[in-house]
Amino acid sequence: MSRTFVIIDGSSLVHRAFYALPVLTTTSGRYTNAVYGFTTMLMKLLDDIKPDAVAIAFDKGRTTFRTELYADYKAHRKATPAELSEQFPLVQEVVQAFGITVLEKEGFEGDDIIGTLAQKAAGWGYEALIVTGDRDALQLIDAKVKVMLTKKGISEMDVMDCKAVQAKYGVTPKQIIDLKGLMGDASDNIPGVPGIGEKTAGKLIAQFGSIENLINHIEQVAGKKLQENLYNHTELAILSKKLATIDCAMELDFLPETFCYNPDGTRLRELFTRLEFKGLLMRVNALLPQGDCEADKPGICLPPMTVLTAEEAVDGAVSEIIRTGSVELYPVVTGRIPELQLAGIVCWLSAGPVYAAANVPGWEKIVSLLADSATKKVTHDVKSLYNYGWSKGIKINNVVFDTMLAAYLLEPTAAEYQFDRLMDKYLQKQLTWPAVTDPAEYGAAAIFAIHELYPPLGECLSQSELDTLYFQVELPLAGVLAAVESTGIKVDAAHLKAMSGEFAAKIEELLQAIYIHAGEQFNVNSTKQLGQILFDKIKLKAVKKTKTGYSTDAEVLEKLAGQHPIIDKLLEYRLLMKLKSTYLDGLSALIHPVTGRIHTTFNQTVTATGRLSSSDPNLQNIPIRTEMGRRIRELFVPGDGWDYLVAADYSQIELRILAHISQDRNLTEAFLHNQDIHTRTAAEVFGVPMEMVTGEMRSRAKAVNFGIVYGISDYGLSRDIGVSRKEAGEYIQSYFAKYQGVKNYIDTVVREARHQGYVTTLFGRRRNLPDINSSNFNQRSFAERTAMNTPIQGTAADIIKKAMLDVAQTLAAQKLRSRILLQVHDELVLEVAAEELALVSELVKTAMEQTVQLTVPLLVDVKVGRNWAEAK
DNA sequence: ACGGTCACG
DNA sequence: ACGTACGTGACCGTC
Repeated sequence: MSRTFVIIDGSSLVHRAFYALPVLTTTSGRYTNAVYGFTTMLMKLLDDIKPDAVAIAFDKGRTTFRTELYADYKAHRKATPAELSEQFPLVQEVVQAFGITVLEKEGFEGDDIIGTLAQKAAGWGYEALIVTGDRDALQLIDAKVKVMLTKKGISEMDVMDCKAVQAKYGVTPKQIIDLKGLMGDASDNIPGVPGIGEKTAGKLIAQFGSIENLINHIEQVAGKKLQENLYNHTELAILSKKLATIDCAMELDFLPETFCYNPDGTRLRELFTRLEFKGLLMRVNALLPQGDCEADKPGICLPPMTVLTAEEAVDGAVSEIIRTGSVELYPVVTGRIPELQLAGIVCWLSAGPVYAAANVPGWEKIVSLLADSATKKVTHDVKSLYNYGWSKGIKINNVVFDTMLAAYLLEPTAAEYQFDRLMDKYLQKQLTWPAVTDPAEYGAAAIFAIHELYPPLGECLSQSELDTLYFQVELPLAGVLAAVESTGIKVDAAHLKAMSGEFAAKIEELLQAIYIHAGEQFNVNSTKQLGQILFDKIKLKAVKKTKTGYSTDAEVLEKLAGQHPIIDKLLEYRLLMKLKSTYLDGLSALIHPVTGRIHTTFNQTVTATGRLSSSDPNLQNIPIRTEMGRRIRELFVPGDGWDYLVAADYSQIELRILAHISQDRNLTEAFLHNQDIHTRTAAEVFGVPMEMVTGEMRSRAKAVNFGIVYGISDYGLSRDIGVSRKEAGEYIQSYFAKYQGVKNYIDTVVREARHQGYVTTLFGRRRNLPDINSSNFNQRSFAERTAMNTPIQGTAADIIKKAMLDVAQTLAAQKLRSRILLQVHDELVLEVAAEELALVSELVKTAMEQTVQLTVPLLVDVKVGRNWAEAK
């Protein structure tokens, strides 16, 4: 049995993979579809054929001997897209990891190397199998050489031999070049003879055998016109044939042994992990010779840790830190804001991790480094370090990197940013997590991870062009957020208690009424029991169902209103119950006994779009929309020594951002003239002058504007405003007719998302959209709406984050006592001293409006009150 | 732990 | 044909 020598046309297969596969990226946004497709093809090939020798050829250089013959050769080829060219180095890495020899030579195409090598392989006694997507290779076929062609996609291949070529093209493999000489090839820009296509060329070659023979017997060709064409273009035909002919006599000096291949399991695993080829990772072992299996790597053994116990030891550590000017550290923080403690600090020194438990002799020296401006600090979750600083009156200085924040910007949709996952993701190292009970042991693992993660995370940030956002916005913002959290907001506890009693009485009243209407007592808070009462007992008509039974939400109840007196009672009960349990009782539990203030946590690494979130308690969803709810805001008051709450909110920031990024003429004009945007939209959509817009029209236009920001669909809009889907569709159509810039933006952003696999905000914040090319309609549609919404919502988040920095910076620079208390997405709430009121109102407005220059102005409304409800 | 509901931008 | 508006967090009852 003869041995097989596989020769792969690398350039061809990589191109094929790139165009056949949907966009695929690593979570950090690196394109991998071509590498992935190429690698699967390669693995399948090695698996199916089990060749005895393998070589891969790549094209090299733009000019070849063919461009010297004919300057326009391949002239119409489009430039390789960047998304593809950036994958070639990765392909090289894959090939190297497989231990396969690469052949490329300046001035030659891969085809020439392949042809030459195929001849040599035949000479060495192999059966050569050329793998390519390029039909030109068919000319190389002979008794010892076959060609494997990609069919459609990347998974199917056809093996072609002499017979197959004859059957398909009606000529022998050698005659393929004659065929091409006559008919030309549009993709390579080979001219051929005008007026001759595939059919005629086939007939002529079948009849005359070769172009040369044909030229000698033009008079025998049937048809006057055809004869004339051939006669006038003999040189072109000969040139075209030359261009189409693969050079099989290149000088290639290689020994047959060169082409034995030898996969390196460790490198392949490392590479596939880095490229996030999870499926392929599992198949690596099957490729390897037996006995090279290390699949179950044990967790990393942490370096031995020095525990500092004496002042001298602390001095040694501190002096090393001072000498190097920087330290990676992890503070083991305990307690709750505003009273944080350290269990200890673990640092990474040249000797490895060292741990100092709180209050060891010399402890203050370590702590003093936190404030030292000359010492750079790297840590994980710097906000907690800043909060510790606030609780101890230490100003933390010169923090240069936070691995948690970095990981968030790289992957804002991750559920968590824990060391073990990050180590696995960025370094392919399995960190065995110690028991959290021992702060020293926990700290050792943490600091090891920080030390290891810092370089790759920094590199990934700059690769993804996230470094400016990171260093200019997120990292400094952590300091501002810690100040805001540590400051807290004062809540009037006595007033709260009174309100709670008042609400309790009303709830009790409503409850009794509900029981009477129902004819029995039941748990009104149980949707299950309530459903039975309403729909089984009272026999109201169920309008909506949930997975588990009847829906009883407000929308359903509104529809049933008027049909039974119980409904109104239920709606009011629900409202008051929500307000009391979540806002009155919920908040009350979180008022700090000493400060009398509520210290929420502003989460900086939670949302997919770049917004903050607030928890324990959530102060970003304090009621305002209902009169009853708004009363909750009366409870938020300035603390002792401050006099007013000032609320400054951006007016229509999302639509202004849309105007900026879409450059829509109508939308821009509306904001330049500071028109009421919903009225203007109504006028456009309904085709009436602005003075003629009714309340109903305006409210529908408002819903359309919301829809545009959310990623519009006729279904969603119809549901929201209660018109037919068809009518909603017509609104959208007429909106897009008037706002063509918006339409164009939406189309563009979705198209870009499909191609890139992610979307970005004005400041470069990124969100990957893995489902954007999904074959599942729901997943894909969701990703498309996300593609439309995220740049808008995310840019708004960028802007207010930067505004917060500017406001905080300005207040500090002017040594004002007034301070930021809350951020509610498009609003800042401040606590202001009476003597600073005018100045601060002006300063906050200016800072927020001027923090970024868009093509439309940003407008901020500033409101003042003795409590949050008054500041409206 | 999860689904339903509802509070906010 | 598919069947949702985007982004959050807290509380309640149920399992």
